[in-house]
Formats: sequence, C-alpha cells, structure tokens
Amino acid sequence: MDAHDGPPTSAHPTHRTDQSTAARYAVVRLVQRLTTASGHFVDRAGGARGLHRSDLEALQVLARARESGDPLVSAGGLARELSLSPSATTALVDRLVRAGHVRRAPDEVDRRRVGLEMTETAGAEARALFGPLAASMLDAMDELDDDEIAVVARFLHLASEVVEQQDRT
Amino acid sequence: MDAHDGPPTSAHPTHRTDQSTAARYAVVRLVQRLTTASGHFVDRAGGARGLHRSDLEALQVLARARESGDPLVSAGGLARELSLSPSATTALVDRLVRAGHVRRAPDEVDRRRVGLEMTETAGAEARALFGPLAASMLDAMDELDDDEIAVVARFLHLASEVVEQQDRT
DNA sequence: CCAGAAGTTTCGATGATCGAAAGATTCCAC
DNA sequence: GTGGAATCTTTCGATCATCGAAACTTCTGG
Repeated sequence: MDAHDGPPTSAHPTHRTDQSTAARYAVVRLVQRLTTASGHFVDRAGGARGLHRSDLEALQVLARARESGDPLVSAGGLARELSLSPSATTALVDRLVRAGHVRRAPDEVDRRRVGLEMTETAGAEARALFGPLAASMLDAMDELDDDEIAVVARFLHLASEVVEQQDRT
Repeated sequence: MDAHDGPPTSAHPTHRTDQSTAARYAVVRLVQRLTTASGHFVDRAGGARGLHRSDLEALQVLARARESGDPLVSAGGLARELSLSPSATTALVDRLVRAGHVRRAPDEVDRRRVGLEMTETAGAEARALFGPLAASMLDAMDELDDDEIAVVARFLHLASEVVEQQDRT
C-alpha cells in the first residue's frame, strides 16, 4: 500500500509516528468529505436553476476558454473535456442554447465544426450560483495567514494531480 | 464556477495585499479543480464496476454506520442522508442488493421499517475502488511535514463546513 | 378498535446518457 | 480534379436513475 521501499521522494524525514500517519489518513477523509459536500452543493444549487452537473462543467470549460483568449470551443472538444458521448454533448448544448447560456457559432474555417461561446447571461448565472460560496470560502480563509495559504495551495495542487492521474489509469 | 473573476476591488476592508488576495482566489480555484476531478474519478471508477455516484455514497453511509457500532440503517434514513426520494432509494437499494453489496434486514422493533447492512463484498469493492487513490494521496503527502499537514487539515475542515453550510441555505 | 401518521414500495413519467448510424464537410491519393 | 476515407455533428432508439403520487403495511393515540 504505502511505499516503504524505495527512497523517499521528499526532502523530509520519512520515519512516521503513528500519530502523524493518522493525521494523514484524516486528511484523506477530509478530502472525501469536501468533495462529496461540493458535489451535493453543485447538484442542489444548479438543480434549482435547471442546470445539471455536466451543464455547469461545460460552462466552466467555456469560461476558461474565453479567459484564455480563444472564446470558441468546438462541440467535439467539449465532449472530450467532459468525457461525454457525442450525442450526449449535442443534447447538452441544446439544453444550454435553450436556456440562453450558449450560442452556436458556425466555424468559418471548417464547416463541419460548430463553435460554442457563452452568452452574457451564463456568466451572471454562474456568479449567482457560486459567488456566495466563493465569498464564504474567502471569508473563512481569513483564519489562515499567507504562509499557511501557500501550504494549502501546494497540497491542493498535489492532490488534484494525484486524482487526475488516477483517473487516467 | 468562475466566481473568481474579479480582482480584489474594495469588497473587504482588510489590509490584504493584492498578492495575498490573489493567492486566496487561487485556492478557491484549486478546490474547484480537486472536486471536479474527484467527481470524475468516482463516476469513472465506479461506473466501470456498475456503481453510480449515489450507490457509492450509500455504501459510504452504511460503512460509517457500521464503524460507529450500529450497522443498521433504515431505508428512510438513507434517503435523508442522500437527499433522495423514497422511490429512488428503493431502486438504489434494489440495485445494491442485486449486486450483492447490501442485505435487507427486517426491523424487529418496527416492522414498517427495513434495515440495511453491507455485505462482505461491499467492503472489498470499496477498497478496490478507492484504495489505490488513497495510497497515492498518502504517498504524495510525503512532500509535507507534520505541521503542514495540520494546516491542510484545518483548511479542509473549514472548507467542508463552509460548503455544507452553503448547501443548507 | 379506529383514524391517522409513518415507512416503504409500486407505478408511470421525465430526462440525461449511450451506441449506432446517418448527414455533412474536409482531406488525401492518384 | 475526383472518388473514397476520415472527421465532426446530429438523429434515432434504448437504457436507466430519478421523481411525484398513490398504494400498501404497520404503528400509535384516543
């Protein structure tokens, strides 16, 4: 399970007391608690506005694309990012278009493709949904000083990479 | 989703530098990244074994119940914990029973109720699903010393409470 | 013993997703 | 060029998790 063979990949000493191992197990459980709570929140808050998990993730992808300069995402690209079938993606885009959150924009270069971009209402909707949560979380972070925030960021980055890597196997 | 649009503005009267505020926004984004990645992992790993999100959460509830001494959870109690309708819960329990992960145990005291308990196979299944992920995460935590782990635990606890609180409003 | 409350299941319907195949467009080999 | 393979999206039919409402069973208070 844990690697007690092989050299430590860390600059820190590897001899762990039972207590420090227990603390690490507790962190794993806390990650699980945070992620299930977040999942519930997304389902509930989104569901109340007629948006499902996949719809919100799609909007997130589109928002990220817009931030990074290129506001157009193809339907297929969205499908790949969401690990969704082509048909499910068409249905998803239909829903978002119907809700007024997404526009289909014909791709001039390759007319097989269909570009997608967020509308104004989508950003407002997302902010209405997640703004209060983000604000509360920022508020809660007043409890931590800058060095501690840096530690947390480092951990979250590490943990995300681990989960994403495990997801790919 | 991207509730992290704006830079500081003048929302908080705190004496926070732009940089330290930015670090906190980054943490919010990292939390989001971790939770969506975890959601995908659960869907994918579970789906490969015929278990859906709700099924796994149900098993988690039952496992927790068993750990805390009282292995029996009523169907209605499960419905409440999962925020699922009674009918959906019946269907869920049917699925888990069919898969051999759960037993229905008649409640002697109140015969309207139906107790539920995990079977042996369920625990093994859960370990097979989440064991490798947990192991990788523990491994990654070698990068952090005990004090840093404590900070992370404090943050995760805080963040979970914030999300759970927001979910209740 | 009876009326209503509480717990669970059944029934019918909705909707997100999938796989397969069709439709539309581009790319390539010759 | 031209025809055929490759790529992108949509349509179609089906599956399945979930819901709301109603039925069924059992408990409880008068």
